[in-house]
Amino acid sequence: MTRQRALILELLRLKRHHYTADDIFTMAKYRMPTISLATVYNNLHALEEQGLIRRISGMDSSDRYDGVIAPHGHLYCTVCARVSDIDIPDLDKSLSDAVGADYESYDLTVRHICSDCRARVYLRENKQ
Amino acid sequence: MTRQRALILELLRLKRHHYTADDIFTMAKYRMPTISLATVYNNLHALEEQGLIRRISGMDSSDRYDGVIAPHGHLYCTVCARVSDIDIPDLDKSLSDAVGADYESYDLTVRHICSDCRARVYLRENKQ
DNA sequence: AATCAATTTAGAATCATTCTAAAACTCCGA
DNA sequence: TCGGAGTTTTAGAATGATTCTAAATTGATT
Repeated sequence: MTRQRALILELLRLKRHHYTADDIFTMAKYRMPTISLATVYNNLHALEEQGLIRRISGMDSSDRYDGVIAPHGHLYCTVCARVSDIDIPDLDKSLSDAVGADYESYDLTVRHICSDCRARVYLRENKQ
Repeated sequence: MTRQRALILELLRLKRHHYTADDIFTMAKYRMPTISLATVYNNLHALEEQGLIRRISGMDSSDRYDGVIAPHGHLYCTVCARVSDIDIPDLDKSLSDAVGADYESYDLTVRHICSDCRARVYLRENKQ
């Protein structure tokens, strides 16, 4: 495990955000100014391959990475683009029933408007 | 509704595959040789906006489009990249319970190896 | 210290998608 | 049928995320 790889893994585990490759590049540069973007991509792939992180895509143009590997879904706010985790009880069992127990993994993204943004929209609509 | 838009919608409804923009471009050219790729993208966006088709992403590098708009999940074979539909009974209810009834939509992709590919892998491994 | 493989790096290349601006359509009312 | 406003189409250029390349560096092993 190179210093670069360890740093990237640490960043993803430390804060439970859902960062893009570029976010990680920016953060990593503070601690290791010579790191390159290609290294970030290399290591994100390697860590994903090793099952230490998870890639999530389809929310907006860039993929995001998640340091939490236990199966769970994501809640995506279509206004502010924030991502949070959700757990759907028994989803694993429903999936096994539907497609067989030997599926590899699932990706679940639920789009919604988060409560902050909802409040903001409400205010804007009721402003005179 | 222009001829181009109608054709794209027809192609997506006719065959229940899950085509990329480029697949649709290729198919559309048979019936309308002057159609351009930008038109395909324009119309895919417009049709998605109108709720007539659904975009699915995160399986591989290109987005795919689905003419079936009723909520359902997708089963993605990580070997042959084929996509098929799956219905998870009561998923809508589970999601309402977990995140509130006013969520917009969900995206569910289950990765697995389809039975054809499984058979093929099995054969290869047991070939002498 | 010498070797070999793996990793890093900067920059170039790729590929899907979006943008641009001009030409071509559509549709509605006169 | 005609005019024209607004929309859509088109080809090609531009963008942006990601991947590739090839040389330099590092790390682990004799």
